[in-house]
Amino acid sequence: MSEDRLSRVFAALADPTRRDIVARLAVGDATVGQLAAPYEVSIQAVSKHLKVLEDAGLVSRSQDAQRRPRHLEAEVFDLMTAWIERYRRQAEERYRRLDAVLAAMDDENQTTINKGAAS
Amino acid sequence: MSEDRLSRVFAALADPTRRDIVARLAVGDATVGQLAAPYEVSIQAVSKHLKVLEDAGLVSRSQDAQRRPRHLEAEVFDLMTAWIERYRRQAEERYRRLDAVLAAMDDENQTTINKGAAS
DNA sequence: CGCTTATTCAACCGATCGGTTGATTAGAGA
DNA sequence: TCTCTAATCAACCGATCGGTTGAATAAGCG
Repeated sequence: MSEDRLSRVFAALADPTRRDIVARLAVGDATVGQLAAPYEVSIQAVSKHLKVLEDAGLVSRSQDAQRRPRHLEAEVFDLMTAWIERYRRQAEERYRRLDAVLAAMDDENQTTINKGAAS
Repeated sequence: MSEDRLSRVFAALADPTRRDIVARLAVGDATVGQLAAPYEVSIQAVSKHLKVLEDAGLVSRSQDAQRRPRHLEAEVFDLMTAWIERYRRQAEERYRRLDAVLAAMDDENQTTINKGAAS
């Protein structure tokens, strides 16, 4: 399924420079040169980072003469949020049930609680 | 800051096997052997995956004889969600403003719209 | 047309990644 | 104690990653 897509999105955001680029693109569209300016690395390196973000679907490019301004595709974030929320909720639900079970055991076996601690 | 932490979390979840492990741990705690069973890869490989998840703070381990059951630490998800939401909102807000500006220009320059297209 | 600007392509390099196999540690249990 | 089970450590391997430099492509400009 979109297993692969999700992997690319997470991998793309695993790099601090790329997260930084996303942050800057959230403010407004920008060209490769503009995006590269604040960094010490070469323009080619930034261009590569942008390719990774594009392959993940996080960024798109348009054309303006020889410039190719990049644009943040914010919808992809939903894919991540959906994945994260799913398992967070599941884990929280489990906690809730576990707490209930432990409370029930506690009610039932008040006197046997020290059994393990005695050794 | 927790730049580094965030990088590790995203990197950890960039691997489908590790996301799968997280999914299983959301259902309930499990030992390395139990987690490794459904996969074709060696136990050592799964052990390595778990180390990555632990280093990212997504998973913790306890002790039960020679077994070391793993537990999902769901709170770390909040770190990601916070990051994602921040830039999604920012991008969405920008859209809103851009739409407003375009609408205003549209009102103002109805007749000049074909200027660019004429050449 | 020839120059400059913006960007990408290509080859290379060291580091990290996901996997392997083999040896080791740690605890239970006969 | 000797043995079995659970898991980790260690060394290695090919692939990918983030970076470099150098050449190529593409579009505006004098």
